[in-house]
Amino acid sequence: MYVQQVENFLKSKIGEMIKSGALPQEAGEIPVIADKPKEKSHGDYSTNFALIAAKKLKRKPLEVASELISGLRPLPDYIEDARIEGAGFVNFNISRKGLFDLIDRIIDNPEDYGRCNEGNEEKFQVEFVSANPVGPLHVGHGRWAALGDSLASLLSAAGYNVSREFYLNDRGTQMEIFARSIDARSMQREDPAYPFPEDGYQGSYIIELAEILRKKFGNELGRKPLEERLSILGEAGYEYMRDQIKTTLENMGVRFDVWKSERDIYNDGWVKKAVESLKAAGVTYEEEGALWFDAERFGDRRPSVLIRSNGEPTYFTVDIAYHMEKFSRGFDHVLNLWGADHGGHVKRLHGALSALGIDPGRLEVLLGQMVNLKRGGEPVRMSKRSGEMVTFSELLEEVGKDAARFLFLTKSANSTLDFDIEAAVAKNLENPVYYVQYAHARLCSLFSMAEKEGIKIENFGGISLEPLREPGEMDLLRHMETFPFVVRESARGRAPHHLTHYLAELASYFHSFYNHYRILGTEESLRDARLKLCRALKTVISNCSSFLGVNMPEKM
RNA sequence: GCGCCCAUAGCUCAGUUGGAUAGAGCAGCUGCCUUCUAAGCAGCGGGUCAGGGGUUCGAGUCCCUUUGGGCGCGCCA
Repeated sequence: MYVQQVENFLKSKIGEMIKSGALPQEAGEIPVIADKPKEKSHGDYSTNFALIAAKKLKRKPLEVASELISGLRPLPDYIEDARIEGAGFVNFNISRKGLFDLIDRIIDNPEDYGRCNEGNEEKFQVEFVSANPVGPLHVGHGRWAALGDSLASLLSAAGYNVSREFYLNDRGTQMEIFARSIDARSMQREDPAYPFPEDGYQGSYIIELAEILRKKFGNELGRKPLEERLSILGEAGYEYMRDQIKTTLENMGVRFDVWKSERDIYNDGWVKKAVESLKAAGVTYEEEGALWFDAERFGDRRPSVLIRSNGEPTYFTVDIAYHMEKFSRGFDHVLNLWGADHGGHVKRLHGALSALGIDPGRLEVLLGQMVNLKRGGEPVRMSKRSGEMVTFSELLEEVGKDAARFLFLTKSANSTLDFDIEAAVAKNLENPVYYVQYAHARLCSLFSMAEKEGIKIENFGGISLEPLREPGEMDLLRHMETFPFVVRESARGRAPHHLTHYLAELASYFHSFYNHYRILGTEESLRDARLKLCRALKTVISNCSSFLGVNMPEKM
């Protein structure tokens, strides 16, 4: 909570020192950062300003540091002391008063704790999952769902105005293959020799879907001409898959603000507009009857086809059109979460955007690496060819939403993730979810026990925290203080996995505190102070887990 | 062959974007329940940060390179 204050304090004091001549003009170019040292003895916050300044000004770091310290005084009341340590770091501790004020602020405005307005209400779109509606979600989609949703919550907590979007590829080649696959399975019911398309979708879900649709439309459908069958089955199959995807995501606790249809991009003329604009920008050429985008001019390794020789635009072209349309909606910033298998498309899309005069820096693409499913350490075989794989919906059912979300978010997005189903359902410490949830359940039970004993605190504001003197209490408090820092850094780094690690640490400080000190049954002022601390802690756990989309049970 | 990602304790992973003595959990060993949830706590051991070079006050983090693994390199999406 004090990150921003400490940083602003340093900036303004250093500014004054430059104005008064205590520091030379060049010092103004040095970034002023309040860091969180990993080593506890180095204080709650630290700045390396003197080290960087010394280099730039060709002076001794310790001298600059001591001048900095005298320039900083008098210190605000939330800072305990400022001292020089190591090669020239200036370290600070937050004072008791600072920490106690923090608790009061958490209790007064619980839902605000952790939030900041770094985003300045800028319009920010997060597009994620966007799975093709021609089959069930796979486990990787589950990971993007957890990541995207949590990232969106995090960015919203950091002060961005966030919109969650799912893009539906509801036209084009794969929809046709999808329709032909269902039709073939349907026809095979009466004629087992009916040919299945070579590039058709092999999964058994197609057979089930054919069965469902056959019931819906009756056997006479099979006697209609192929074109009509394809149109009916394709459309109904699409709606069925789309709804199933929606349901699975809802079971995961993920809701989208916008489901954008590719058909609309097409019908609203964006594809035409994209092609014409690229042509006008002079970045296209024709060859062998196709229209190409000269992606090499934008650092990509090869050109890309925009319009095939059969007159149809490629997926790439529609994607360009979609992104033109996105920016036309006024988003300042767009973040796409793509699977690593799409990594090769980033450069050319950025290239196309800059050709269209849209700053490619406004489109950020986060590549999520793949998920390896395991069961008891053994890899779960997943064959894409046969289409027989564990779907995300099945996984969700087996391990539950909270464990799935938490575990998907324990690792950084650009590492492949091993997801062990056995460990995920284990009710032991191999499973960090339970460790954290247990802390929350203990807190809840503590308050209900207090109530049973007739201790009911209506007004936490009136309770003094002065009786808190134990190191375990201070450690817990200090860790609660770092939460807004973690939120800010996770939002900046697009790295929600910091939150799961933070929660586990916070739970650890609590379990330790809980084992060391009694709360109920101690002298009244101490008891109430500890209850107040616990109340604030519960808020921090709730806020953090809500950014992860993980529920905290009251009882376990 | 080229591009992106990864390699940290026996295992699964962090490491706050270049900071201070590299951290957790699991697994192993030892203690702690007549009192608020033992799904917990306290303690012990465990490392050439894949190898090599470089940049600088300072590198697990940045650059080059080698090795090993994942993903991608269609007028498919």
